Parts: sequence; C-alpha cells; structure tokens
Amino acid sequence: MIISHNLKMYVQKLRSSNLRPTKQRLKICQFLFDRKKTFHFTVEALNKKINKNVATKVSLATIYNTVEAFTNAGYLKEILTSKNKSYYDTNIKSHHHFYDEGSKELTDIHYSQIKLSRVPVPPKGKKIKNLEVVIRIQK
Amino acid sequence: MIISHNLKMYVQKLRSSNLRPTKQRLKICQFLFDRKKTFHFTVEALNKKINKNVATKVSLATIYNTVEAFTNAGYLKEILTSKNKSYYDTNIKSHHHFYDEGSKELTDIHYSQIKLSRVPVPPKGKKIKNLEVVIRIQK
DNA sequence: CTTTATGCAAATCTTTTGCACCTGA
DNA sequence: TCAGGTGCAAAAGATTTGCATAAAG
Repeated sequence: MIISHNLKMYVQKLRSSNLRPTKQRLKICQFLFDRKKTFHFTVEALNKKINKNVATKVSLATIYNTVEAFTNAGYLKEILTSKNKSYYDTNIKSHHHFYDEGSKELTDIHYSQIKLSRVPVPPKGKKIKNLEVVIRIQK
Repeated sequence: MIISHNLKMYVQKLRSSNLRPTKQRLKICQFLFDRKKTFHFTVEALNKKINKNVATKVSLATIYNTVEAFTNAGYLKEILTSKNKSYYDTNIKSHHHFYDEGSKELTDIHYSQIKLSRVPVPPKGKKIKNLEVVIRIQK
C-alpha cells in the first residue's frame, strides 16, 4: 500500500463527516482523490482498480457502502445516465456531461460552457438541490 | 380487449417503422398512446398495468423487447435518472424533468420553461442527439 | 413457406441485506 | 468495551438470452 502524504488530510476529512477513518475508506480516498484530475467511474470499475494486485482485497459490499457514504458526505456526485448503471464523479463542482451512447462514455462539460437564462420555480415545499444537463451525442 | 378506433393508425405507425403489428405491440400501443396526456413509466409498472385483469398476458420479455423497439423507433424516450431503473416517457418532444429524490417521482418541465443561452460544441465527429436537463429537488 | 415475434425459464448483472467477526475510539 | 464497519455469501431486483412454439407476410 502506497503511503500518501495526504493520509492525515483524509483522516480529518472523514472525521469531519462522522465517518471513521478505516483502512478501507482511506485506501479508497487515496485512490479517488490522490490525483490531479477528477474522473468518472462505476462501482464495478472502482472495485477492479482497488483490488488489482493487492494482497488484502476490499470487499465489494464495502466499496458500495463507501461510495454511498462518500456521496452522502458530498465527496462524490452521482451522475445521471440512462440504463442501469450508476456512475459517480469525483468532480463535485457544478458541471455537465456529454454522454456518448455508442461508447457509453461520459465527458465533462465545464460549468461555464452552458448558460441557463431561464430556470423554472420548483414545486411548493421543495427546493432545488442541483441541476444537471446531459447532452447525448452520437456519430 | 378494448378495440380502439386508432388501431389502424397504430398498424400504419408500426409498419412505417418496420415493426410487425402484432397483437401484443398493438395492445401496448393502445395502452401507451390512447390517452390525452403523456406520461412516464417503468417497464415493471407497464407490465403490471398491461397484464392487470386480462385473460392472455403479454410476457415480460415481450414488454422489454417492445419498449426497446418503440424507443429505437422514436415512439418513446428514455429518461435519465440516478439508480438502476429505466424510466420511459411517452412525451418525445424536447422537455426536461424535476426529479424528486424523496419520492423518486418525475415531473415534466415544459421545454419553454428552461432557456439555454449557451450550449457547447460537441466533440469532433459527433453530433448532439438531444439535451436534457434534470433538476433534482428535495424538501 | 420464411421470417420475425412471443413466451417461458434460466442466466446474468448490479445492488442490497443479514449476520458473524473485527476494529477504531 | 462497544458502536460502527467489514467481509462474505445469499437474496433481491432489473434486464437479457436461448430456444421451442406461434403468428405474420
């Protein structure tokens, strides 16, 4: 296991969200956040990457639990797509996506690339949590 | 089975998409399109409704096949949501949705309610198929 | 008669759950 | 110690697939 100099930071981060900094969670934090660029992933893909060539594997259930916990804590954002697979994004800033139906790949669209000049009022008693634009593209 | 005066219309519609007008497809057409308002559904819900109190049931596999065929033919639109369930919409016109995370319900937003003043250029070799805005709401 | 669709059950895939064991505070 | 987390395997839920039968053209 690679020891990240960011480990302490992740411990704090987890603590501040009332999540115990367990080995598994820290490992997943490092994998997700020790990088220059944000990225998209599915749980299946994350599981494969995390458990590739390691002695002690993190169980799939724990990966599911952790991704959900991180999403609730605001470390990850779930991306809307069609079809039955959940995509997550380590970029939690407001932004949008191209979704290529052929390759099923997602590409970020920077927030400033889309401008909404008119947004509807939410139904009574509800407030807007977020707004996502997905542009489906094809050849 | 209720005989719709729109039956002939559906036969034509199916033929024009190279889909054989089978009993099952016509039944589903009637259920989906013989109404004043468009609506959203999941395959599971459609299956229940179609097969409620009928002598000869349409099999679930056929319902899946038909929904896919109708989507490819442009009679239905798949809606983007989180989580592993596909929603379809009989409203194929460009429009958007509120998605209530609590109740998991979708509400239409008329396309004129949202105005985009800036839309990005799609990647090379690709073109925009459609653009959807999903506004997540919560209490 | 030939092609395409249907029905059923089994298979697959993703996600959730129950529960015994472990671990961080 | 003890509440919360993990691992495993089983269960659940959604969708797909294979194949024999039936219906459409």
